[in-house]
Amino acid sequence: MSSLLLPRTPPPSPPLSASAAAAPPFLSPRTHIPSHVYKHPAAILLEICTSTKELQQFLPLIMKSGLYNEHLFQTKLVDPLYHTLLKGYAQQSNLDSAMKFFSRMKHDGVSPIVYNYAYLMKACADKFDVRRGKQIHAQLILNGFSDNLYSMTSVMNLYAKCREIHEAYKMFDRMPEKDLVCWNTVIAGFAHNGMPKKSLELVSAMQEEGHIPDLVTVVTILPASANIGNLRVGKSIHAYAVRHGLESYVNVSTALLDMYAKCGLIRTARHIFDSMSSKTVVSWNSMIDGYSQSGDYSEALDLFQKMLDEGLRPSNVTVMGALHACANLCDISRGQFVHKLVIDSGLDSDVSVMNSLISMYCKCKRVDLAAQLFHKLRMKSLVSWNAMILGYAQNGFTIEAISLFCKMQEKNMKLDSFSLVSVITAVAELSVLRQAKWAHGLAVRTCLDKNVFAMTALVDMYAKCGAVHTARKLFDSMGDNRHVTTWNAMIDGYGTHGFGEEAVELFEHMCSKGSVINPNDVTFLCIISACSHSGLVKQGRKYFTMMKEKYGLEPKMDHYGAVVDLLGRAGQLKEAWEFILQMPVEPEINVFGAMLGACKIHKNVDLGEKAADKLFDLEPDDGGYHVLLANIYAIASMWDKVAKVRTLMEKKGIQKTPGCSSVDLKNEVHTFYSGSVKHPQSERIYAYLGELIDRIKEAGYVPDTSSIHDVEEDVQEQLLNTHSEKLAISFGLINSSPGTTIHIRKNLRVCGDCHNATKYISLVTEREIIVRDMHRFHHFKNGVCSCGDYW
DNA sequence: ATAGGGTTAG
Repeated sequence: MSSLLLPRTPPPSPPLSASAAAAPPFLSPRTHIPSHVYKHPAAILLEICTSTKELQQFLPLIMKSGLYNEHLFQTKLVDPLYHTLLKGYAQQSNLDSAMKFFSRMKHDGVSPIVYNYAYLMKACADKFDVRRGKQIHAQLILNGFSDNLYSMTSVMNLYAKCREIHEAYKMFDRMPEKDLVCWNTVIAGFAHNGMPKKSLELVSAMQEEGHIPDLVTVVTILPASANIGNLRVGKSIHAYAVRHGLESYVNVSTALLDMYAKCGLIRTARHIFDSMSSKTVVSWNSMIDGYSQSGDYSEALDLFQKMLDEGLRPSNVTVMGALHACANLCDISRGQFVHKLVIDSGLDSDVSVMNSLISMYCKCKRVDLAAQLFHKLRMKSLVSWNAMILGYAQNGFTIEAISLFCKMQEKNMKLDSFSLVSVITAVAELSVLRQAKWAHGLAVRTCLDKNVFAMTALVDMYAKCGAVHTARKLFDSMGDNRHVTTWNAMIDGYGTHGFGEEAVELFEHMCSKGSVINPNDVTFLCIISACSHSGLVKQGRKYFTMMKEKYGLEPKMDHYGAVVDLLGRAGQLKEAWEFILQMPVEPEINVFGAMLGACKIHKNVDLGEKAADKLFDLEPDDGGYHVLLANIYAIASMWDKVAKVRTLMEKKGIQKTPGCSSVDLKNEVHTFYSGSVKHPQSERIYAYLGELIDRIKEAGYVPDTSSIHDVEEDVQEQLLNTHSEKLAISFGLINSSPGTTIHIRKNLRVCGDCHNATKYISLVTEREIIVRDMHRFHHFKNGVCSCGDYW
């Protein structure tokens, strides 16, 4: 090949007017291209280049122009150009062209050099194409490059990128000598394969062998140290970077700010960000995402806005961060703004961005818009399906969620832990034990029953389907593989079933000395509400104090709400009101909602009115709270006030949410609304219910008509007997064999009369009836309810 | 030949 190279001492450049024939023969057309055929500017550029050097200079430009392939493929080149072009293809990760060109090169009699293999290997690694990488590896060995440091490093990198880190390490181990790049490669390999500790160990090992970590090493291990969440390690890397004068590199400072943000030191991260003299998109993205991950979504969006104001072009990662923030703030208008930006900047061709959009619309409760995007999306990925299924599940569209999941399976798509968790969430919401068992079976069949997320979802699901003991069995089977959320799910499960003692026991176990798991803010929410459901007021208050004093967790609005509920349910209404007045933060809807609910249970008109006043200020259009206040008045026989609330509701156009109960039978879920006669078995249901009411009256049941006014007594009773749960129970009893348990799901809170009637029904029919209402479970058996009439 | 940010979950 040296014969075609320019002489070492180049002759004086010919004057520009010199004829083309005088130029060195670095190109010789293989096929004659007729001059009347259109020539691409890049092709012309190729022809007018007068030296290899010049051509190499223009090459990046030529490669970028797009229409170069055919011309280049038809042209016999000098050796160095083959190498440069191959590098160009490989660096664009244009693997197909690179491979094709490589064959051409060999066909033209040019023998491969080690860099050819290295570049091809890099392209394979970038495409995660381990199959072709192995082919190239084999060729490389045949050509005698197997001991070359560069080629070995590139092969190592291929294996590391393709998640075969052990293969990579084997190569690393076999290498006769190791340079800095090769150490960095293996360190990155472990860092990217979920083994951050191992990668940090290797940094020490390389230092022991006399290598000095450089900026690449630092940039590689900073995310690894963030991953193990050990701030001490991160800080020592920071110190190292300062000592070696590396912190002024943009990559290093970006990696530093990212590490601090991921370790929770968001202000330190911001400090680094602000002091950076130059920033890249990645710096902005890290900072925006840092705010998102620390829960400060408003700041994340402010920074995103600032980035736009400075005229910077957001990348796909930027908009995903912004969408994440919009989703968590339920800020659909800003979400739609980002959506528009996505379309304007052409980022809508990125599946990941589209997935974020789908998820954002779902979180903003606009499942319809999400579904529109999903159905229009041509290149759906597994994540797209998962996001949509979960979106349906979390918005109460359980049937849609499950059927989309089935559709996905019909398409023979593989499913992962995310898909499974999404469908389990749907089943938990559906609250049908039969479906629960199906989902559990699915987890086992797909070998995902060792996955913590899936298992935790199953624990939660069984509890929500009324099978709290099954939930506990699963919980126990997990051993040390539990996360905080697993504990939370179990504690909450006990709580909603009214098993306060069990919840407390589990919580104490979690906080005991030997435990490796610490409670988080959600744990405290679960345990306080568990205490609330079981009337354990003193315990609950103790935990509320403990939360801040022992664990340094600042109570959130939900915790305040839970304490008000705890005190209020137990009848300590004055204490509850005092507690609200003494709150260090402005109370929100949930707090007054809990107060109003307690006033209804304990028939306190005065405080109920106060709570309702605040509620109507904060949320004027909620039907539920208006009905609650009306009921408080009704119980106190203040019928004029009841009428006033009703008029107010009519004026505002607020509708009462209709009561709705569902029951699972064979392969169908049957849903009943109050007073509905639409069910095919309607006549039978009402007839049976009539008989049932007579039977329980004989056993001592007295209808509670205290909340109904304006009508004759027998009409009052008739109204009570069209409540949806009575219809659902009646239907369930008719259609199932004696002795089987009936599971009912109700959208609102169980009313006093239905609660009382169900107790008697369980007695006279000798059936166990499990009702899941808006807030908790009621197990009715032998005339008593597990809630101890305390709900 | 090596390097920083990332979509869905309990």
